[in-house]
Amino acid sequence: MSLPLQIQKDSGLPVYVQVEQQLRLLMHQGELLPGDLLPTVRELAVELGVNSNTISRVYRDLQAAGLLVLRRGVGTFVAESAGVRPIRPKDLKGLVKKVDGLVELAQSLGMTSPELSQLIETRWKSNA
Amino acid sequence: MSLPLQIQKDSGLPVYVQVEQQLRLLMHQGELLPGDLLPTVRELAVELGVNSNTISRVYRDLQAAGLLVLRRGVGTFVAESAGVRPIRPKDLKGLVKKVDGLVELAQSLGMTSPELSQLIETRWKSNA
Amino acid sequence: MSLPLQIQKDSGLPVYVQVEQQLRLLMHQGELLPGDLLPTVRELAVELGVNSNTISRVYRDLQAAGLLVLRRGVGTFVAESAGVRPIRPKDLKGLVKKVDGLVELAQSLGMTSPELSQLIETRWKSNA
Amino acid sequence: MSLPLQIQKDSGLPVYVQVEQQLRLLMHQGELLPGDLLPTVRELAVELGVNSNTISRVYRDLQAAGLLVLRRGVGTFVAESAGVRPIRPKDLKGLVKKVDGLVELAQSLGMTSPELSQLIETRWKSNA
DNA sequence: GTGGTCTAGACCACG
DNA sequence: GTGGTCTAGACCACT
Repeated sequence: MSLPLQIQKDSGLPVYVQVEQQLRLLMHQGELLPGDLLPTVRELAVELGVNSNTISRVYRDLQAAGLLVLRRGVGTFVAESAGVRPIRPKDLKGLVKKVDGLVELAQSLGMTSPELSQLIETRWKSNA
Repeated sequence: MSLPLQIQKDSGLPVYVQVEQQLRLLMHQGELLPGDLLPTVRELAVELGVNSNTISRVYRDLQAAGLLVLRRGVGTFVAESAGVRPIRPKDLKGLVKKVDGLVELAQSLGMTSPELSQLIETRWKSNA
Repeated sequence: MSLPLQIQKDSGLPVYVQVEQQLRLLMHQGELLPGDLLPTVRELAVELGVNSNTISRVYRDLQAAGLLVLRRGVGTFVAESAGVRPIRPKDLKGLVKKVDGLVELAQSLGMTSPELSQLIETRWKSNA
Repeated sequence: MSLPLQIQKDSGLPVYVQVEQQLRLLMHQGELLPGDLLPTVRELAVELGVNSNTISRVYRDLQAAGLLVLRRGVGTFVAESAGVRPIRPKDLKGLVKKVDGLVELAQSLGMTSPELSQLIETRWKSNA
């Protein structure tokens, strides 16, 4: 199985954090549903060009968080009881559209991607 | 002088990267203008609860990038020739408004802030 | 691996600058070639009797300059695309010979080494 | 009085060290002779765009080394007993010629000035 | 009192 | 075991 994951090896953010976040996001988006089978540690490691230990840590962390279930000899699955509220496809579509608009605007203003993330981080806090 | 900087010590992102990004953003936003005097290394270190070496590194990196000028015995200034294209106040306002809207939507959908950043990162790449 | 590096702790020139210059020179001389593995941070630190942070800074600076590639968990390498024009062995030989002649002459005239460097610095500028 | 001094504020070498070396060199070259009057601290400081304290330190150091004599209210002079063996004009001429040749060669090989100094430093030691 | 260098040593991400 | 970050603190160059 193949997952739409992207990592940036030089962003400063640890690889395992990036992968964890993206998996959480995929569950949230409903692209990973309870019971779904994930790629093996080795498969994913090869696909991302990353050491297996790194992916092991991701799966271990997410199991500890109750989001994944590791069945030895079988595979890794999204937990049935994963406490992730899935976003409805329609909402997701609206969200992505909004994101795309924002990204376009930011790019036209000459911002860099970490700068935009930084701005979001800041506004997130003040809206919380 | 005091700057609106926030750091998260446990976000995985190195502190010095966070501060660098935020300073770049402030320059971009026109809140730090060429010639402006920044807080002293020690002041900012105390304010952020961080070691002064860490701030030293930030200032040094940004000097190497041509954004700051460090004058020993005097202080640290925004470079006159800082190659940062300032965002016009009007554009900035629009940007922030859009960000706030997005943040609100994401929060209402139960997303976390790193998840949203992750989504933006992904869409940024596909739009580039 | 061992590199022919010498530092003077009391020359006024920061140690990290001395090491950086010497590494650049070695690359220039073709004694360090693209792909070559450098000593580990700790090895070189011990060899030079210097703190490992100091060597870390050297490697980091040279990576920022595009001359080295640092791979965490693996080691430090001369960048494949290091923009150093290597001096041909023949030219290098001639250069060293000329240097030796000059050094001998300067010594016979009772000059000190920093004085000679100073003179060179001065003439360099007027020839530029 | 004006002296042919050049300093590089960003070379890493402390300004006072650079000035001291150049003054020693000038004495060595016979351009500063025993009894000669030097510029006042302030004059030299202004000329070099440097703080007066820096020049004060230079004069103080060189007095301690027996090379200068400071007469309060009168001025600063090259010591009569300065233990500097002057280089004969003819030798000096040959030296400078050699230096110029070397500088030209190094420049044609794409070297930087600190690299050449570094090379000289290295060869100096092995010839010593 | 400003920035700059350096140390000794702890802890982390990664292979 | 590799490089990376960060700390606490000493000492230095310079205004």
